[in-house]
Amino acid sequence: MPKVKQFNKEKVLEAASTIFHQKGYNGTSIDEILKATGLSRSSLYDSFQDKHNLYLQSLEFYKKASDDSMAVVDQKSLNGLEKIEYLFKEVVNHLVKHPDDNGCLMVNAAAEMSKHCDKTSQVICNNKENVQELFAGWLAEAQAGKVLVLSKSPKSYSSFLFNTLCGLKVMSQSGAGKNELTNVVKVALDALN
Amino acid sequence: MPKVKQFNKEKVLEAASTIFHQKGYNGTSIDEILKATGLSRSSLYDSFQDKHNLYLQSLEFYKKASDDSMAVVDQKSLNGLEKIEYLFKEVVNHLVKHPDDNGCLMVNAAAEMSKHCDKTSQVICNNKENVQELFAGWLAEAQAGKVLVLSKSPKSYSSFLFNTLCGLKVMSQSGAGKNELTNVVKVALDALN
DNA sequence: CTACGTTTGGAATATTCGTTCCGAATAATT
DNA sequence: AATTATTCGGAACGAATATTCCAAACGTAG
Repeated sequence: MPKVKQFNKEKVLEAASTIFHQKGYNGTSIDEILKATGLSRSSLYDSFQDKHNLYLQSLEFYKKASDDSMAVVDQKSLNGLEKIEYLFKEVVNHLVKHPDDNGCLMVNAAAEMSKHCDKTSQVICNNKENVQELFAGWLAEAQAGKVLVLSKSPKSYSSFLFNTLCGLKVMSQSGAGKNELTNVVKVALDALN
Repeated sequence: MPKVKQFNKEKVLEAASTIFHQKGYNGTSIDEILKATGLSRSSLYDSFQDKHNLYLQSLEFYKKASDDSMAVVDQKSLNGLEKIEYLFKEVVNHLVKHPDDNGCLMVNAAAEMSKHCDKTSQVICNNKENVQELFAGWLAEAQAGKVLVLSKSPKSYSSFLFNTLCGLKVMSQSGAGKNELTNVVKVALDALN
């Protein structure tokens, strides 16, 4: 039967999410996408419908990759508090190590698109809920293991931790260096008591 | 002598910063700017050079307005901690009351432009430093007045507070409602002890 | 009231944008 | 090898983009 596709959808979405990450939705042209992905114009429209749809799929790819890397942390043999510490350390390291990466695609999408595209805001919303649930689980685990005594509900703290995470991603775009980000994490995690 | 300008530069910058705030730099066309500001095409290029320059001036206008509103808080007869509480309450109220405002222009600019425009990142950086200094002052004031006993330096906490502030502005774009934002503020301010 | 210098509206430009389209290339099945 | 369904390269399209330009409108100063 037919000729088989000559590109790998995952690779394409990875490249697309990278360039959307760097330049935003409105800042990225189709030509740049073609160059970054190696796709031909027709293949892009055949397989991804249009730019907007590709953006959505790139966002979901990015979210999945982020979910996966959090799951790796989740499966480490650490207690809940250590998992939180580990994750934040990892985020800070990534932010300072990849300065050209332009922060976080999810945060950038929230800033650029959430008020103009329901589907985008849905992905962003989902991501927020997922991360917060993970945090809440880790907090409950830490509390159950007596490594942490919380004076408020895990849900309160998981909102707070997610807020801290979002803040870090903005601050890394605002001139904050590793020392300052590390310091913010320290103060924030000290609040868990 | 010559015909006098028929527009008010401040009003123009306010309108421009509003539309850049709503749609971003790349998402806003010249035609939309003309409609929003009431300017004619030639007046825009005569008085503001080009779109990019207008964006920069709009950013600075926005920063100045933000500075002014923080100065108002600063001049209230409140102690340092109360000023912090007041400001955060005000920010949360504004975010939930103006959902179409698209969060915060400074945060959105950081996400969209900081890696692509040195002048933009300079404004963002300045803003960060100014706000943190204000926070540090309030914290010192609170500490001097014995309303607060800090276990770390005011500078540490001012970074943390600024991080919390940035986080709020992203979370309000990610589906968080007033309850959740208020809760985040509560947890964050409880960390000052 | 005239004359000058500036502002201003809108036509014009060249470029870039996202998208469509079609014929040639392709590879799995018959 | 012939058939077939699909991919793919690139030309082509119209709409939208940022910017330039000029003649007309205009207010101020003499």
